[in-house]
Amino acid sequence: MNKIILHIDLNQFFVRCEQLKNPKLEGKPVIIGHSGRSGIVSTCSYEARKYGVSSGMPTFKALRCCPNAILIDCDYEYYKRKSDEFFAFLRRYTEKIEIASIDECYLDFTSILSDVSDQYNYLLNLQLTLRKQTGLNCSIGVAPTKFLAKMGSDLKKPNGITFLFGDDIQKKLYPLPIGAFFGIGKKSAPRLEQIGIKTIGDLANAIEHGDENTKRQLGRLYWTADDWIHGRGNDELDLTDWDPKSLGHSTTLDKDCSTFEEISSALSELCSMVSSRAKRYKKRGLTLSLVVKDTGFKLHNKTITLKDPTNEESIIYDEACRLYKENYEGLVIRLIGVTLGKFIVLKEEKEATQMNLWNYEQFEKNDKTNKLIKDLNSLLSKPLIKKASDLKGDKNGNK
DNA sequence: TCTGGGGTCCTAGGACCC
DNA sequence: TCTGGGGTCCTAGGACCC
Repeated sequence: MNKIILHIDLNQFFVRCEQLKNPKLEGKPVIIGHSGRSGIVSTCSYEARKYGVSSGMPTFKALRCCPNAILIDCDYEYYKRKSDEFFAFLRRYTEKIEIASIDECYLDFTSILSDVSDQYNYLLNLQLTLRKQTGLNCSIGVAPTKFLAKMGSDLKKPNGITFLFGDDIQKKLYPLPIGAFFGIGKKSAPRLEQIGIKTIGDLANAIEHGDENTKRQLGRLYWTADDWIHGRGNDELDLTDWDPKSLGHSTTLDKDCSTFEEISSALSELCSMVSSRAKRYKKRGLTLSLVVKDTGFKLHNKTITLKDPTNEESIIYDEACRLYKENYEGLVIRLIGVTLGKFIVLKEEKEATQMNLWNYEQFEKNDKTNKLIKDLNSLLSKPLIKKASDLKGDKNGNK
């Protein structure tokens, strides 16, 4: 029997969060972005999109397109809290939920919807209740697989509900441009268009009737897309907590740099962030990568395999310095990044439970405060306060 | 005023072993 | 005494997504 998989996507999530903080923003062109030397648009309201503003666009350019737009800096802490509310709301329906990102997830609604006669109305009610209780709007895709559910939620925004079963696929998916296919981006789309595949229907046709040459040109798509299009893709949700395969940080430098002296403090900061996050996740990496972006925006990456898996800041920093000096000293770069990968889970750490991201934020603050307290106590040679959590209640407000 | 930062997955080529 | 070939691991680079 086919499963009933939902993909739920929050509409203009960051913008919506800002509107909830400040209702006067509703109906106005709003841009959520990074300020600074290399600010880009993270997301924007539909009103701003009308002026040609889009995600990824440099902020200054976006403001040129839409001078009246209201520019707001990202407030991730608040967005994370609203995101937690969203997932908590959905967990009241089912625990079969795979979180895909801060504002989207997959749910297995097979047992919930199988016996429901008016599924559309049921989901409409879910949307309205979500809106009433959290203020958030969402689009829902309903299909037998994750791929189709994801495609479905994208079809009608905002507040859409789209079913993709049987004939729906041909009717609703085939006319879409090939770039709308999840996984085909701005590099692959033009390549496919060049060989006559302009729509998803063209792709389905090419897979079914294409000759050897087409087959070769499609590569991996030939073997995977057929199943995806015809509802035979993956319908198994990953219910486990996120288990990172790599952890890294990167930053665009204040100015272009070409010497170790210029980048050393940024590098040190990045290594410290990578180390503390790896420790929080109880991960020790066996590989360390140093990535730089040159002034032509080309990325270069050097990876080394360490002698022993580590998450120690001093080792990460030493190795990162070595990688920099041996490979990039003299090259003019605008961005530098450090990533720890190939995690080895140590036996004694296997059982450790993971905190959710919101707790990490608290942990990080406490971490800094604990250090201050430690320094203070050592100055006073007599402990006054033991740890940060003693200063105030936990996140539930309990003392 | 010229383009973020966090990830995952895939591919291709080289090294190395048998 | 003229370059096989399968398997695996490592690294670099790229595509894609949010």
